Amino acid sequence: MAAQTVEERDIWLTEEQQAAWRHYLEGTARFVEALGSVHDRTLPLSLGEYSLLVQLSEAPDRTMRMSTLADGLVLSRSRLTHTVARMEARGLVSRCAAEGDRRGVNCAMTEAGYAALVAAAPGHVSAVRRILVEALEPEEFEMLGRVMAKVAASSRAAGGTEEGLTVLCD
Amino acid sequence: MAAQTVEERDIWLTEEQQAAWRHYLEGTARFVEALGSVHDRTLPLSLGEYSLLVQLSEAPDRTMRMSTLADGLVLSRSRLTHTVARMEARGLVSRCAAEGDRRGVNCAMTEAGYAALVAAAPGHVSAVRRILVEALEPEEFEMLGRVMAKVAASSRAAGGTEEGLTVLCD
DNA sequence: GGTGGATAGTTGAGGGATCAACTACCCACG
DNA sequence: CGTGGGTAGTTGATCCCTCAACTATCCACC
Repeated sequence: MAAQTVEERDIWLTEEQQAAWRHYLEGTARFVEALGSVHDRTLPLSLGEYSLLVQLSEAPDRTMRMSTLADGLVLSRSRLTHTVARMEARGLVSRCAAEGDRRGVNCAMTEAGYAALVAAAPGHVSAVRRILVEALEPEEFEMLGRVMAKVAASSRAAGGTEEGLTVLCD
Repeated sequence: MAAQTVEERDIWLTEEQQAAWRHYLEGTARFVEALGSVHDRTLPLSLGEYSLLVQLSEAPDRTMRMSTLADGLVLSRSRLTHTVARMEARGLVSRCAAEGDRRGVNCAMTEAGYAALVAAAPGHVSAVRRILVEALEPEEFEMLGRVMAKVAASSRAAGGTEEGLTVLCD
């Protein structure tokens, strides 16, 4: 508990860091669990479908390229294809060829999709409010946003530099 | 963008809250994505298996009741049963009847499980360090821990009170 | 103008997650 | 006792995700 060698200080986390890390893990896990369960039990859209439609709703013509959507939602292309296929079967979105790039596909929100989004929004937002926003002091929540933006940036960088790091080991 | 009615102020989030919320979502998504990818590409254990073994490693006799494990990892009982079955087949853990409660099952880490944990730990910790800890100022990281502990508590409460809330609507 | 390497998106097979049903057991209360 | 409601854990059908392979297109360069 007390003394650590130099190596250990560099490799492991301190007690305080460990504790913070555990709280982070538990917090994120329990939060998505709670929010997802609100969606599954009371709303017409899963959390994933809801997020997808939110993105679309903010795009011009409520339409986006598949790959832009995948990046924004942090989904693999393959997963997005499957998800959109299911949502298309339910009439929530529709796909059509993109103009200007014949490889591209546009995903557009349908009227039914918009209606589902409108139906789900109040329940979704009120759950986010109840479970996340109101559990924290305003400054805490604001800080959480700023800190997680840094984490997002750092994670993005980590994804891109992986091979670069192994190169450094040569 | 400017004026909101009283109702809207109560139902929706402000611009600043929205931004913080989006950053939170993106940050958590990109982080698990980045950390999971380190496990999948370079370590002998997936992130989920690793977390399970970490929990076991800290318990007396490296043994825990299935339900305790499920609660600690925020997994459904069913999911834990399936996961442990797969890990048992790989020789990482073993199950045996719990004494004192004949319904209970104990899950214990094997030597091979411990070895796998030891092998995975340095890569895991260094990824957490690189992507999360060192991306933030020490105070920021410490604050993140404290804030997420509150979120965990609030989410736990939300999970338990769901039916209670509908009762309030009668 | 055609070749090579990147990018956009899809597909299907296999593995993992979810949900509802089920067995087995505990325990409080009559 | 014994009955009833709760808890512990498992099962299997179904659905969803992942991964690797594939087609089709774009574009830079010679």
